[in-house]
Amino acid sequence: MTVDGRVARGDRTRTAALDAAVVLATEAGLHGLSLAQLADTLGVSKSGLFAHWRSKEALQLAAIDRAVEQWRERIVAPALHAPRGVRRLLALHEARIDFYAARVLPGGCFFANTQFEYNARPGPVRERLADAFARWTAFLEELVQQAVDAGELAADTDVAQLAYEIDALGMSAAMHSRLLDPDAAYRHARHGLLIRLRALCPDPTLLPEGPS
Amino acid sequence: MTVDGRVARGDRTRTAALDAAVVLATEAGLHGLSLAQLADTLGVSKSGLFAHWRSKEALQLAAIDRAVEQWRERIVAPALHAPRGVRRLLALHEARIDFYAARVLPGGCFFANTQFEYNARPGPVRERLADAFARWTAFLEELVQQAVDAGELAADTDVAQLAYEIDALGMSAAMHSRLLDPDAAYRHARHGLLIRLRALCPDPTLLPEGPS
DNA sequence: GAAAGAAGCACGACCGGTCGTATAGTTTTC
DNA sequence: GAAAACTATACGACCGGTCGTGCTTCTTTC
Repeated sequence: MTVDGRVARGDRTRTAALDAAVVLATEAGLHGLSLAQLADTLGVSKSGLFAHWRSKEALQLAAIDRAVEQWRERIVAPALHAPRGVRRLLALHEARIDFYAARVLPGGCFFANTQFEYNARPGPVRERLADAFARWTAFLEELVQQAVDAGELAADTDVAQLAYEIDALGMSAAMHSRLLDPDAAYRHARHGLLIRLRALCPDPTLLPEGPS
Repeated sequence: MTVDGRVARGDRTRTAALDAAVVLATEAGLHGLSLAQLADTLGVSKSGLFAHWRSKEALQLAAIDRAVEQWRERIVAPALHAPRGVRRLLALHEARIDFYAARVLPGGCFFANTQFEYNARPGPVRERLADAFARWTAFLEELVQQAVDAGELAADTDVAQLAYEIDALGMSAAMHSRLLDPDAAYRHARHGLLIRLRALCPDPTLLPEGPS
């Protein structure tokens, strides 16, 4: 493991570039991402970026993968400490909207922003975004199914339906994070899921009390 | 009608330009909107646009206003034919997600796309978008309040909460309209509201039956 | 073990193209 | 003929991308 070796230096540049690209793309979009601005942010030359990725599109795809990693680290992983079932579901939802309310990324949500941006832009980038979103949806459904299997949600729960609603509540919070009142959005997004879970969960002690 | 043919000609160009701008901005975003592409679409010269709007930003603001008008004409107005209360609420929601499912605009939803695009772009354009969204939210709350006042929803209904959830369900459908399965999104968005209304509405005959 | 070559990395200069914008002149319409 | 509507042209800035070059590190060879 060479610390200052030739390869290690390149790796450092690559990861730093992708981290910065995620931040910039969250603000300006993946299509609107400027390689010149990215290079300036990193303090490197623009042409040097092409030594690591053969085109802007290749960098965009790598940035999406990096954003998925960050999502797993910052949102999914902490929520997995909660016990399997509705509590884990709620923990994941809260971790997500908390991420927006805390304004970790200056531009809101990387995925929401870019997915809307590429709604009418067919191509490899949109496909990669769609893949990431499909995996996220599948993960949500898996968590819902676990809650059903554990008997914490009604057996006839519409898994896909509930997963859709959870994602919708969170995505809306991402939009409010800068355009309108983010605190109200956080409350509504959180309360919205609590209402749904209370109607489906036979054991009320599993969920926090109160309207908030 | 046309007192001066010159002015009428200019008006025609203006409205045609704004209509085209809404379509193009829905696909490429308001920031990503290209005046050259807009001029080509209209069959006019790019510089001629500056005779009607002093800058791109002025045109962007005008396009937002035009999009609001279209929203009123295409979605709000038809829904107002439904009787006041939960049926009007449901009609508005269905008109909206139907608009996405029918893919009237090639890029999905003008407002959802541009609002996410301007999440991290402060300035007059974002303020205008925020104003439009605030008015839309207020209108949704007004319709919910009407349903409560008519006794069609429980008296202790959280109006702002329900309005938030309705918008979230619709916005999520807008994203799915091109990225993933739009039909499933339509069903989930519609069913999501039905579930919530059934829990709040003491008179089940006001709502359609069945799971779909 | 040292010299020599290969490979990874980063740089500055530059290309063609597109962006929003300004100016001057032309066509259309009364 | 006057005024509104429109076009042609040009501009400076920025875009993604290429090329040639030099520096550092790893690998091969003697």
